[in-house]
Amino acid sequence: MASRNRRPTIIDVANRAGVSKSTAARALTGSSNITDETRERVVKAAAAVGYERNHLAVGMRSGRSGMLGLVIPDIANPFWADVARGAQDRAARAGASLLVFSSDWDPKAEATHLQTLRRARVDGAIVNPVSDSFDDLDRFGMPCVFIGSSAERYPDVSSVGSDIAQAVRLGLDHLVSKGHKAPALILGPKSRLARARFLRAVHEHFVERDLDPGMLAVEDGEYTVEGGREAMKRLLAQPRVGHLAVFAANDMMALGAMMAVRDAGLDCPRDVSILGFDGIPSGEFAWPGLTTVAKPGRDIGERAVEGLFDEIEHKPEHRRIYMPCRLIERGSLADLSVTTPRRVAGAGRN
Amino acid sequence: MASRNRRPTIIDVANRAGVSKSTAARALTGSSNITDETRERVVKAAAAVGYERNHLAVGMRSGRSGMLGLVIPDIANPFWADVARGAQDRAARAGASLLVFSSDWDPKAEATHLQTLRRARVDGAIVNPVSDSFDDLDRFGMPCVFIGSSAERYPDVSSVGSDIAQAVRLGLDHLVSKGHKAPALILGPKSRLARARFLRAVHEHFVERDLDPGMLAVEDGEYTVEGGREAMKRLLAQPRVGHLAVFAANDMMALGAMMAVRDAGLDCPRDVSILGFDGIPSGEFAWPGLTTVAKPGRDIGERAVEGLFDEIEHKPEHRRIYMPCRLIERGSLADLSVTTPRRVAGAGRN
DNA sequence: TCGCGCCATGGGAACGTTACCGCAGACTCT
DNA sequence: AGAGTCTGCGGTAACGTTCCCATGGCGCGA
Repeated sequence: MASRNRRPTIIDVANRAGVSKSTAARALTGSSNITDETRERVVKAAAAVGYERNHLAVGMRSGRSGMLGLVIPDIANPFWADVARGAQDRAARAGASLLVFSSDWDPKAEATHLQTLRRARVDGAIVNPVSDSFDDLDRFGMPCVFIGSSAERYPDVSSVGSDIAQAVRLGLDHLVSKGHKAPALILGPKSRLARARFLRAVHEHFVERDLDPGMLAVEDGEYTVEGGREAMKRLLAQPRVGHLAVFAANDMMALGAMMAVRDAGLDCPRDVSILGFDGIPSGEFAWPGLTTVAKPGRDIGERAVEGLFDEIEHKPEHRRIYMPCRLIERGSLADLSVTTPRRVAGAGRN
Repeated sequence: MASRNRRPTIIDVANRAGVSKSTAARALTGSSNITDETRERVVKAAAAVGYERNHLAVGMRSGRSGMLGLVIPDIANPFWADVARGAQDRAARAGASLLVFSSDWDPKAEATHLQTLRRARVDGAIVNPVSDSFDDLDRFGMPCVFIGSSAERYPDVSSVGSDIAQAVRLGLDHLVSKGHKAPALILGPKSRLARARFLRAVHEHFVERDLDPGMLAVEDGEYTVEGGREAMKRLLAQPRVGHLAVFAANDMMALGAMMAVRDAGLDCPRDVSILGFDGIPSGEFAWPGLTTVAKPGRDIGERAVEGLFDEIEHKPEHRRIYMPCRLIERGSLADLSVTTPRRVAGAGRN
């Protein structure tokens, strides 16, 4: 008899069904070599005692915990929340659970979280790497998939990210089509590889158009609203002629830049055009709506989980996947291709 | 010798240190009755083989998995992400991990996630309940803490939420101080208990001011941008005199309402004032900045985890905690207390 | 009719950890 | 000096599950 406060085990089920625990296990795992009648009896017994399989025990026995880890900079950042959402959905669809951790761009926190994940015996982990020093990468101790372009630092690890080259091209082409020439750039910290990738893509685009990349105005900042605001302030302090266009490497920074423009008593998009990068929902509510190159965060999360499953099953795919981005046109870009820059009406969705 | 591809166990450590696994365990758990010299030898051996305690095994043995569950409507919703962030931080500080699930306000998904959590043998769960039918609450099968006002349906379960009465009072008082009389209300679906709580608080405030609650204009909608937009559209379609003030039960709805105002060719706050409820960052970037009553999402997450720990340790606290909210004044409210409603400049932070 | 093989079932081990118990050696107190 | 106590350590069981192997019964073919 299962006591009142103990969770029923498979032995309780077996006893109630009058079979051995082996048979009960066979019935419950749906394996073969068992009479339909016996199986049904066991299943009924299981339901009667409220049996629920103990995944800890299963994990111990099988070496698979059925859990995955996700380490991102900040779950409260909408873009990363979107990634987490995609990962969680995809994992759940495969019967797995997700352990989520926020590293806050802190290598130490990242290391701690990874250790926790190893100890929890997750089957694998998805990481947006902050740390530069995964030198002892075999010590990683579990199948891994990286998210983001910093992943390029580690050629032996599968990764999923957005196609930054395509995204930058998309953004710059759009800028050109609106009559803008060379946008100023607001980029992330120099330490981040994503910054280099972004800059390289811009350079390539410039070269293709026979422009001198040297003329690029670039400001750096943290990947935050405040970082963007400060960077924009510095940009506005520089002497300039005519309309200023800015391509920010991140929507949060773009929104910060927008605030800096307002702070300076200027108008976006009349005086300054701002193009973002991420596609977070906040951009839609800003005024003017933030025109941006949207990364498919949710898809990235889903693909990362799929890649992780491949990794766990030792399918030697070992791929880098670059997801295409798409342009979301809202109101933060002036149209200089017509004679009079007109205020774009309505911050329409999408 | 530990084979190349197997994770080292405590036995590998014991062998290398030349002690029994009991002694190794004693050394590693920091328990007493062990020589400093032996302990040091074991610790060194553990480091040498790269030993990491298997929490699955620990969980099996101890009955504590060291994991907590969190079931919220949507991790991609900034408010809930904030709650998750707080919960995750607090759990990590106690050495626990968090399993996060999004229910999408779907009772069936909620039930599935709860089952998954039980099977994973989490030590307890934090839930924002969607479902009405936890009639078999003892079948819940694990310590639980509820988040949000729907929790009031279940008097036997501890809960953490925001103090809606105080929040509504705060919002209405602020509205009054700005010269607004009776705001129209944009509320969530009738099925949600939070709606009733909100409405009751407004009624009380009206009665205190000798106003007739019957004069309240109320529109319902889903807790989404679209829901708010539609509700506002209906509100604007009604005949009215003078300035319209709206109190939305949720920031997303408030932002949707703001869009509807723009869609109608009106200006916020000149023609319409909007007050939100949640305190999501997006409200800061909107133009005008959304004045809102902010819930302490992060704190709620932290407190929920603390309450859950109490629950797990059978400290019979069994409390309802209502966290105070605070007003974030930005630019979405016209000031009718001065003669000319002036456009509020600068959507300052905080 | 006998033997072989298959199939349903039961018994036991193993996954990695910790708690309990027992033992041996050393130290203390009379 | 002998007895009792304490302390450090080793052996073993147990958590709940699944897998492998053994066993017995039954059916089928010769």
